[in-house]
Amino acid sequence: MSPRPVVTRFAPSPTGFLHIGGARTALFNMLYARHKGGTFLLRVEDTDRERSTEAAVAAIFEGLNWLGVKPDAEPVFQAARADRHRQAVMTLLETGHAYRCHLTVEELEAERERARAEGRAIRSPWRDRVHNDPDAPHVIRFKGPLEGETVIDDLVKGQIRFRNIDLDDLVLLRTDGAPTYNLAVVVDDHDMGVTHIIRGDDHVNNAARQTLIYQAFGWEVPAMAHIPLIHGPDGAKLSKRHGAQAVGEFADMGYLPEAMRNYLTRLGWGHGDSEIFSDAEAVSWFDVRDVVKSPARLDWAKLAFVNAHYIKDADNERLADLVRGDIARRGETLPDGVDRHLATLIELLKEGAKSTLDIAASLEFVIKTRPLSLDEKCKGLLTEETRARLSRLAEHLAAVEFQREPLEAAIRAFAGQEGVGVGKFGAALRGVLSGGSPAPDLATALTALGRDEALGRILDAVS
RNA sequence: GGGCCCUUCGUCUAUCGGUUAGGACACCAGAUUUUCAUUCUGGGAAGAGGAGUUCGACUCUCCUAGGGCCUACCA
Repeated sequence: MSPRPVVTRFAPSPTGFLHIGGARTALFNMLYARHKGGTFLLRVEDTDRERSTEAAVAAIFEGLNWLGVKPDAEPVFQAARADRHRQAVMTLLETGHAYRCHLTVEELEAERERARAEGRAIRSPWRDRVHNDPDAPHVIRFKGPLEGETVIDDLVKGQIRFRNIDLDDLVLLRTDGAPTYNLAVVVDDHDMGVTHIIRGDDHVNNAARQTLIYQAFGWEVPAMAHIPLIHGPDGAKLSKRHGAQAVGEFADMGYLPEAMRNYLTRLGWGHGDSEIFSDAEAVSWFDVRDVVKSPARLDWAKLAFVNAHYIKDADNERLADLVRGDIARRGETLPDGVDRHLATLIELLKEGAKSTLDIAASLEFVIKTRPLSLDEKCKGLLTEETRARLSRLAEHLAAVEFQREPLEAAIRAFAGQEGVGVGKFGAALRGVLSGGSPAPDLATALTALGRDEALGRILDAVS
């Protein structure tokens, strides 16, 4: 085994947002590097100038940053290294590991169809031919071996074998002289000293061809680990209709980054019975070798459960800021009175919340202004008898400290005093306090409202 | 068409030839509770199918079925 310090990298192509599967790949790369005391790098694969956009680069950086996946060095932009790539191809040409292919688009298409019909890999007739005009338009293709086989010792899949005859002569340099992905990855990974390539399952086939390129250069082939993709709840490829694909969408849905990290790490990887674990634990336990071979499905219910756990632990001021953001995104603002002691309210309301959006929703009954309009169900609860009882309750409560415990006790004491169970007026109390919106238990609701507002709401309804 | 990969409860997973196949989420039931929620207790739930290797297979091999990825001058 190589004694070199571990270097991993995440290499997204900036053609869109940061996909949740990509985010997990990035996370695994970082965890593995940290676990081994190595280095985690980021490289933007923007060799496709047509499809790469600056907006996508920004979205990816933002997504990674939000998730807390931070590279140990400045990101490398692949397109900036095109000269180096071209130079590398020239050496391949000189050593006979590449050739100039003058096939036209039409000829290539015909050749491709023929190959497919015969059930074999496509090969260019220019493999062993030289054009009399070397300046005629052409691409440069890799000249792979026609015999033998290439074996990948994949860290998660195990040994994978390919017959070289099945591997086609991929394009290294396009007609316009631009390097292609398969060439650029190899050169860059080598130049960056990458020791472990951890990437999506969809690259296994490339692994064989890239191995051949490494060998043509005479370079050491890095260890590889191909991790399965994340599918939607129904097992199909994750798409729009499953709710979300981009990490930014998860952020907007009120998920906490630490919850996301925990959930994503646990998806396709496990450490015994551990379900909830810290970043430090993840780093000390994680090894790509323990990643599961089969694709995993995104389970919203479990994500919600994990998120609820982290919300319970989260700092209230921080949650308050997130909730403000959620509300602002809806184009709404919090009343000053509520905003001022938001963190205190959140401590009262975050129990059971599965996302910060839930917290925002639970704020609804607090935000309402007097006099509340009660829904039909609440109105129905207000009989003559109950009104009278509630107004006696208001008096009773006037002298009580507005904190959960004393209020809880006071309500019970009042019930005893009235000679009835709390059930006799509890629902009605809730009704006049919330108007029908979801609200927490009575003592908590009362505390959240504060003495003046709470008493005011009761009096409004009974007078 | 060709190449490669995958297959344990509904879902995420444990098991590294010998287990009553374990845990978590979800679900169901009961308890608590002023509703919902929370909390607590209990419950149902799995080795795709078929051969083989072996004293013994979820675990190893092969076949079948199902699913996925690749098959670009995209990455």
